[in-house]
Amino acid sequence: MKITYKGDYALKTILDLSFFYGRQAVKIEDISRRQDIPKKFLERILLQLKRGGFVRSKKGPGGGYSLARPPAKISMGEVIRFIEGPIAPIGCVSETAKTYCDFEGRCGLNSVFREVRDAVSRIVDRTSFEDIKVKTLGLIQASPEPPLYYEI
Amino acid sequence: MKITYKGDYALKTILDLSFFYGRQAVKIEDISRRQDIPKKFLERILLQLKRGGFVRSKKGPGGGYSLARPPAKISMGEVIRFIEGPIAPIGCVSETAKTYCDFEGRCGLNSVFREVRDAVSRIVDRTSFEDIKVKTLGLIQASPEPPLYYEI
DNA sequence: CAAATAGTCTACTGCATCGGTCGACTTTTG
DNA sequence: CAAAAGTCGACCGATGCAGTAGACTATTTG
Repeated sequence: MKITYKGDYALKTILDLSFFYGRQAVKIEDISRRQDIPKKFLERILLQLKRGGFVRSKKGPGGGYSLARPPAKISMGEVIRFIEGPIAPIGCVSETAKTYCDFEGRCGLNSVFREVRDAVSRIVDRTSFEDIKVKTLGLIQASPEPPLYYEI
Repeated sequence: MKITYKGDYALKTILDLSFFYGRQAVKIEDISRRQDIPKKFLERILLQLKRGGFVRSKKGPGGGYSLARPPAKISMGEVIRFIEGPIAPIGCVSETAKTYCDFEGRCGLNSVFREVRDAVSRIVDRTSFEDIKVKTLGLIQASPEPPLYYEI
């Protein structure tokens, strides 16, 4: 499970929006600045996240993006699968996109890959953005660096 | 940790050689046939594995490749890192190739990525090719398919 | 209604990696 | 010497990654 820039940006974006859930729409530019994501690239990612049902948008003054669901109802795994594809390290052990394998049933590597997939799924599917938000809040309080979310 | 064809082939190759460790050199062509790997591609992979100290080679009639160490002393993680690079899903949490991150210490995503890296490492670093060989042998005995290693 | 604000959409680009292949060369054995 | 086997450098087409440019549409406010 390699996370590309796009995936990383998508996760940071959902996290950013988590801090504003139920309060206000957030402008692309604000996310771009806070999370250090190229604005044009972020546009495309947000469009994709919108089609995936993760976020909603509103045009015009006072508009912007907001989460379509509460942060507690969005898991990291969901977002990763949506942006990056299957979590399995190799097609033959994927749950969501199984591919054919000639060595099925007589390849000892297979079961190790399955263990890996299960271990990773267990972590990312059980971690919600509410969890990540709480974690981040804790870190910000302990950190000497200026916090990202001072407007909250 | 996505496994590419090259990585998959490399693992299958080391596994194949594990079955012949201490007994005989194996020709590229035999590995290619048994593991269904394009011969020319396999050549390059074996060269790389040789430079990495995983295998030895012998030219001329009766030559071929053999493991440089007993299967019990080669872990899956070692081979994966050598062929595919770091196991961490993202650079900022890599042990072997840490990259700089602006959000260090105030990003809750980070710790989840670290969990993932640890979980994956734990599995692949503790699995040796002796383990995989034993697993495979068990599967072959239970399988109705013709075994790959009939010459053993 | 007009201006400003903010998201939407299509298309393009440069670069790297992946998954190979070709053909010539070297070493070893009998 | 001939056959068997590994070695090596160059090349290739397809795909994906990380963006960028620029025109367009919808909404709000005065």
